[in-house]
Amino acid sequence: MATHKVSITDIAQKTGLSTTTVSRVLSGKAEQYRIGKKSQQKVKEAAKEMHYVPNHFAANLRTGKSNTIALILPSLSNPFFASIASEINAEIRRFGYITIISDSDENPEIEKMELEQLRARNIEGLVIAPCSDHWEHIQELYEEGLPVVCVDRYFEDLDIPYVSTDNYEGAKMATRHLVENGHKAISCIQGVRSSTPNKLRVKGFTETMNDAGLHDYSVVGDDFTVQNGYLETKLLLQQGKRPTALFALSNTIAMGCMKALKEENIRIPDDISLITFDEHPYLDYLATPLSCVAQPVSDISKIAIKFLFAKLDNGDFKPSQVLLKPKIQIKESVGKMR
Amino acid sequence: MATHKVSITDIAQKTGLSTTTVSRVLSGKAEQYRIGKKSQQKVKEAAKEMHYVPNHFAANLRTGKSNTIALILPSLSNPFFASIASEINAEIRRFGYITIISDSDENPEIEKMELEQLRARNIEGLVIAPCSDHWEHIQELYEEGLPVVCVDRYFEDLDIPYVSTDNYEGAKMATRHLVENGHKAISCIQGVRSSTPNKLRVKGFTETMNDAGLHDYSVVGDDFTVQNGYLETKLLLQQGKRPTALFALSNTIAMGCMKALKEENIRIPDDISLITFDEHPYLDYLATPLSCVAQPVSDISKIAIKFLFAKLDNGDFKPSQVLLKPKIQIKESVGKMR
DNA sequence: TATATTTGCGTAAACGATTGTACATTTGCT
DNA sequence: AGCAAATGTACAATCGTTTACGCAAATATA
Repeated sequence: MATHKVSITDIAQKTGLSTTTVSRVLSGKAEQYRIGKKSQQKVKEAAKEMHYVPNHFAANLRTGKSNTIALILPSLSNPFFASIASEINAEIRRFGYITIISDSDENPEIEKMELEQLRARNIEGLVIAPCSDHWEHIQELYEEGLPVVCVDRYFEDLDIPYVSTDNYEGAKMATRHLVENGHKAISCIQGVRSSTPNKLRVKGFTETMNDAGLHDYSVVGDDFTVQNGYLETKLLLQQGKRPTALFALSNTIAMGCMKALKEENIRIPDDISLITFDEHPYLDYLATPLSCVAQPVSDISKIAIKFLFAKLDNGDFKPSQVLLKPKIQIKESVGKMR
Repeated sequence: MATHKVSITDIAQKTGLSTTTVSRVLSGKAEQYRIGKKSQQKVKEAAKEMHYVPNHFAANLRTGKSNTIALILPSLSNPFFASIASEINAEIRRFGYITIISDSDENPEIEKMELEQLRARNIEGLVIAPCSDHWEHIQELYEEGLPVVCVDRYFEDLDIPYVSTDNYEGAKMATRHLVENGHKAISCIQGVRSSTPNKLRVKGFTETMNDAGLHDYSVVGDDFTVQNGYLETKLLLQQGKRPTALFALSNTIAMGCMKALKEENIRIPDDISLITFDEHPYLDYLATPLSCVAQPVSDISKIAIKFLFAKLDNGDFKPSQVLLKPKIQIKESVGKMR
């Protein structure tokens, strides 16, 4: 920088006041410390005139407050997480805080390293969708007193607060919908197996099938990616006895399914039915608009941030663990079997 | 935090060395200052044992280095910018820097405020897609010596380096494609009028039309949103003489077009043709796969970050202003007129 | 007028790391 | 042995804020 950065010392000199007074005026504590109107005026004018910009580092060093929240997601290129990021980023900003967004790339090692880096930045809170069932490094921070909220993915057996969808119920809704339409042979293509949402979705699926007396089902796959959806669908299609319906556990997986189906010239829902988790605007414009289990992304984000700041305001506040009801959106991708 | 944060002072005490030595070991300058092997060992062990986490604020206050880059985009909920954010975030992290992502919501006032906030955080660089033609606040930072790179949107008449698509050429490609397919009455639905990409796209469109001797065209709209696409299409459809093709200047606009067309039961490409700017995986799975002008998002991001860090490494480095060639992807949304 | 209270502001010590300078000790060389 | 060079480490100032404490002047009260 060519220009010397102006500090409160400069302002103090220019106004003939002390840095204390300047600091108090500029941080809005003028009334509290009974700084005279004239002095306030002088300080504010000088600050504007000299184009003063506070140095957060100095302030934060002194106060220990960073005004920073960390957000760690497994994959920003997944539209579901992208919209979570967008919502949470906006929500946090309303509190005057900023967000540091990290992408763990579904890799617990990266997640751990990111966390370590973030710790050095004195983050005041953490919103995370843990990418695996490794919880130790997160639990550690939580126990140190850092406000932590899990979104989407979480740990069932830990104390850490979370906000997510009722995945079990969502999966049941979707499966019931398929069953009610006469489907008896259904394949469920799952994502990361160790993640709680995935487990619960699979549980909802299998239980509903079993309860309906249907046992001709399968659960395949292991990743929330387009590729996984594509490969597993390809494999399913090569089987002797094809399923009549697919249940994709994420919209990325569903996209992979569609790609495979298209390649094989299999029509939805005429030849096979498809239902997916996650909503997205584009689902409506697809060749066959996809029925889906819509997660309340906006609500999840808002509640998570509300929890976070409630805890920040009052250390004793104990955010809870909440599951929001999903909505099933019935479109045209599920056909009736006779 | 319940646990006292350990500082290098604590390590110094524990090891019986000075903070100087500890600092030098921990910041990898041990060799440079000839710290003995044994001391290095002791410090490193103590650090691990005491679970030392460096305080970036303190370091940054002293050095002035924040290891932080700011990224300001007009709208994170636009898939195009979401993918830019994802790419850039990842790219920056490779350099050991972190990214602060801001959403200006297409509002120059917000953009200005964000910038002011970021300045207080001592950002070392700025990547921005300016949301309007107000350039003063950005130019100011640039002139102060802050490395700045514009992506996607930029200012043609300023020195500030940028990386974007050759929007003019892209628009010509798309328009030519329509013209070659016999379309004579074409409407172009544009986004934010003051933005350079929009201007150049409109220019490419109108010039190509004029060059082809076609004058039955219109340019409507004023926002890169689904709603704008929807409303303008609705209006266009109510006209006496409908266009035979639509050129949407972003994928959000295209989605709005599709919504309106669907409502009116107008088929693509049978009744009307549609081509759009911006690629997205889902475009392939739409009822009619959408032809589009694909922007090299990944290259744009990578080059921008390369520029940024080249400039950071060497203040004299002068990043240039580059336009990358778009690719037209012809799918099924443009029909042939007889 | 003398004392108590309020008003208005300043002194100086932190916060935790980095770093220019300087000094002691050891080693190497003649 | 005597001196230079190499080796290993420490002191103390500094970055820009915040804040506990304290004091003077102005005003109110008796």
